[in-house]
Amino acid sequence: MQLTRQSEYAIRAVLELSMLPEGEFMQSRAIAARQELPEQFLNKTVQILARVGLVETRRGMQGGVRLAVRPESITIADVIGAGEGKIAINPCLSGGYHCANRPSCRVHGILNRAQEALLTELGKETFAELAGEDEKRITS
Amino acid sequence: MQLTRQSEYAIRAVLELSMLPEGEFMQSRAIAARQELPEQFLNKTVQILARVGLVETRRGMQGGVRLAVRPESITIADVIGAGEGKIAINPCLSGGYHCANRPSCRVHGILNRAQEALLTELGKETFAELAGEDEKRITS
DNA sequence: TAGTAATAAGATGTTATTTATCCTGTTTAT
DNA sequence: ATAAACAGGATAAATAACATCTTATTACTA
Repeated sequence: MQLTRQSEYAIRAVLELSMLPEGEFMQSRAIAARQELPEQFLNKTVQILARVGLVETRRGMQGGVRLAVRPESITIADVIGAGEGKIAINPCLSGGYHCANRPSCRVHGILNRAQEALLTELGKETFAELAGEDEKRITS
Repeated sequence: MQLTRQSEYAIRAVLELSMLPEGEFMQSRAIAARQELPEQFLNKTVQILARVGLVETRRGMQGGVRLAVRPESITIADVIGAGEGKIAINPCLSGGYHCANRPSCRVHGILNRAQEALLTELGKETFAELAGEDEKRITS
């Protein structure tokens, strides 16, 4: 019933990137240093974030990582979802699950509602807010 | 970000026990059969539930397991807490965690609120309700 | 009181996941 | 060219999850 370290690293990386001026790159080494994360492992995490399109990377000198999406439209739920796939707090909330309490398992119902509540909270604040950037930008 | 199987087994066992007439024992073998759970592993789960005082066990013939607490006062949150200890969806919500974003980490705050929301939902319905026992009993 | 039925508890084993690290490759600015 | 930076595969250690086996202990029953 815990997030993986990787999810937390991803959250912290996105938080760090959200504090950058728009469009600017930050090296993953710098992220690792600022957030005190294992560098190589963070690289893997960044790759995952890149694959789902939350960040962009640039190789070579002057390379690094930056958000591919405005921080105003990223939530913690998004970042966790990127790493762990669709969140399901119990197997019975995923597909193809066989339950002895069919057809109407009330446990299933309450777990489902609990999960919804969790996801709702995790989706409430954007990284723009989390990063403390209150100044408005012109939205395209 | 998932409950352990054991937590689910515990929930299902308590659910089964909640459907019994008050005070009656049910053998863990029978619980395992009804809920399609691995019997020996369920025994371990029952022991845990017994240690935290949610169920009582009786050995020997005519032995078995029964609730030690009225189903009206047990929630899924209680059962999960029995098996996994105090729920913390991220290490930073437990004690002794070092965070690079001190002193005021907003991620911490939102995770905390999400966890609260989760626990609130998990604590909303009692096993009396989950078991579908709507008839009122005289509460002592 | 012998026998059987049931849980308790410790030991052990297996598998999967998590959490990394290492090495080589590829890209890119200078 | 060269050095800097990410990409990605291989590997491995640590941990947790999941499960079973065996022996003990308890308690009813005949």
